[in-house]
Amino acid sequence: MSNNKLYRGSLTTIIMRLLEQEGKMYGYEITQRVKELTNGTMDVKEGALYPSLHKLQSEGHLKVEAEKVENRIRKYYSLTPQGEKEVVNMMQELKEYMENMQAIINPKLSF
Amino acid sequence: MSNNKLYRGSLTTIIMRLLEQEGKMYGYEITQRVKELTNGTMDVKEGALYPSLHKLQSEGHLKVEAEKVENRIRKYYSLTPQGEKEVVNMMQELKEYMENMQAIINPKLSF
DNA sequence: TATTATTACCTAAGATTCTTATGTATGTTT
DNA sequence: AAACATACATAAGAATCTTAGGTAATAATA
Repeated sequence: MSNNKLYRGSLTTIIMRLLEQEGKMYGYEITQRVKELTNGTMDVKEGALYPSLHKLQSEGHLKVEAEKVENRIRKYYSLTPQGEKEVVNMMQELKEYMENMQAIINPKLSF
Repeated sequence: MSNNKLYRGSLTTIIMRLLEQEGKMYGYEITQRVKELTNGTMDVKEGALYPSLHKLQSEGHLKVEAEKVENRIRKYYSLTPQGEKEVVNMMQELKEYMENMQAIINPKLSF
């Protein structure tokens, strides 16, 4: 993902949010989109991505449709109704995380 | 830390930043300060904290002084000169992480 | 035309960071 | 007397990642 430890734990949030925005995406496309959106600073490793996609699917958050494009298989993932609810939670948790980190890193002086 | 996966990876950043601000702190004090600053939403587990402190120390980022207060031992941690440099990096990495997550979660429309 | 790069999927071993559970010991409150 | 708070610690297992491989098709390049 990056040599930066902070990214640990945020991959599922990223996947879910991108799928919420795009409707459907395939794995390789996700890696490229993340690279684009972060000007090359972030690199989703395939060894992390595919197991994550499979887990999200097995949990009922994602569904898959395989499609053959130019003789190559693409597996398009999209949110299930359950996934639509979950991504709302995830966005709330990200917001809370960001606020808490800000509060610790940059505490309001109390006086 | 929380039932929220996103916190994974951010404990060392939190410890280093608190020590930068406070000068010196002991382990238990860190758990209480984090709870305070986040209105109880964040809970640094001792099973994560103490090994982290020991690792940061073994890496040369922290130094320790034991002190006996009311017949109980406190181990006060503080940044080494190396740690002072490292915490600057960590703050930069947190900033980059936040910006990247924002870029993914809330992309600027390009048109 | 042979090689490399890109696209597209996958898994397994090991590293890292956490949670859960447990332990020790003192002081304070109920 | 029991429970809670303070203060340290470790060990087993879970979760998430990196690294390192593998397959296979198409495109670009030497």
